[in-house]
Amino acid sequence: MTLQESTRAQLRQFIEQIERLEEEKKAIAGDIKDKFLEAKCQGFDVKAMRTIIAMRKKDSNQRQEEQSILDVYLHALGMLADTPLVEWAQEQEAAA
Amino acid sequence: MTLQESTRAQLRQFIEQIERLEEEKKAIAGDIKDKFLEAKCQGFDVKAMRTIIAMRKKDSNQRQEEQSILDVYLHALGMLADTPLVEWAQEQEAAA
Amino acid sequence: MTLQESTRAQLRQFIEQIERLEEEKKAIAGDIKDKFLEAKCQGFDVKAMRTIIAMRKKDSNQRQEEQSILDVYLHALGMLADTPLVEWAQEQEAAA
Amino acid sequence: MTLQESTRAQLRQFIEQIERLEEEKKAIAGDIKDKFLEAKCQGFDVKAMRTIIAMRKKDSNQRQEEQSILDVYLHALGMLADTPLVEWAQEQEAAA
DNA sequence: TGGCGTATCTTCTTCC
DNA sequence: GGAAGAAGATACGCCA
Repeated sequence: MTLQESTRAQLRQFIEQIERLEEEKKAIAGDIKDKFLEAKCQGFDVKAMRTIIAMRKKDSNQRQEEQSILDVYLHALGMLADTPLVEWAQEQEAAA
Repeated sequence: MTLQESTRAQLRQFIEQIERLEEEKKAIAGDIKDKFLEAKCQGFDVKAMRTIIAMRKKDSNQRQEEQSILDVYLHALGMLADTPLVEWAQEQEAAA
Repeated sequence: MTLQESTRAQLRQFIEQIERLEEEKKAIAGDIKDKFLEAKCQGFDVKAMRTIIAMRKKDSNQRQEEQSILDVYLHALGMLADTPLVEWAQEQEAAA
Repeated sequence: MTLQESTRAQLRQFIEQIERLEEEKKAIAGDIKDKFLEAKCQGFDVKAMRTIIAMRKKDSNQRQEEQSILDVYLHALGMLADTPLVEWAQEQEAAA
């Protein structure tokens, strides 16, 4: 099995584009590292900073997540309007 | 490079034990799948069930997690008692 | 009413059974982890062990097929030239 | 007071800069994903592409070393008998 | 109902 | 060694 020349070129191009993007990503990861180092050198606690960032990320994710959960319930309620799962879901919502 | 016969036997034994455990794990995964299927066949919404289970898991994990976060803050406050991070952390806690 | 109550009980039972199975699964995963650790402590290379297990698991025909695709791509990129991998790749292709 | 305020601002700035960099990183990760998808849609095998990229990235010396360890284990388990993999493994060992 | 795309869950790796 | 991210496997839902 052999690839057409044009296909080979295309493959090579994909590979190289992806490798470039990965380099960019790596460079940014380096920038982040540098930022933490810089902060550390000015007396900030890196571990605490990471915790703060994680919490802020979680807060913003949580809104989406809660919405998703709600969607699931709404869906379940819609699909099962005449089944007993409704009861239980409503209980859960009430408890939450 | 060659391994001693006894070492080869030992390696083989480890591999086989692990493979057995993985089979057991897979069997249990199958049981779980069957349970979901059974529930589905009785009219329950599988996705909603998964969400509920995830929430219950999270609830129990969250207690530990919250404790961990608190520990980090306490640690950070202790380590940084004379730095301004304290202020901000306290702000964050107040907001939460 | 009675139907609803019994169905709620049923749902609860499903959930609890599944949670129990997941705990078992998790316990076995822990056993596997312990086995690897034990092997590691006796000087075995865990990564190589994982590779062996994966290879044993994988269907050999599929492995060859994946290798064949890879060979074509490597060839297209000129990565096979002048390396010993060439020999083996050609053997594989011939066998396929 | 003024010092504390300025330091708080500094901390906030660090956090926001880092969060911004993390968003950029995430965006690039998305671009990479898109590239793979694009390649896939044009008929390329994504898994093989990943393998090629990993191979190009990996230091070739290290690759040989890992292969040597693996060969020893495979040999110990008798998995090399009567297969063409034997040839290549022996070549590798000789070269190492 | 059976492939196909999506999504979730798990596993593996990397970094700190 | 533990957490974060990437990769792979698996399962669900849709559409034909």
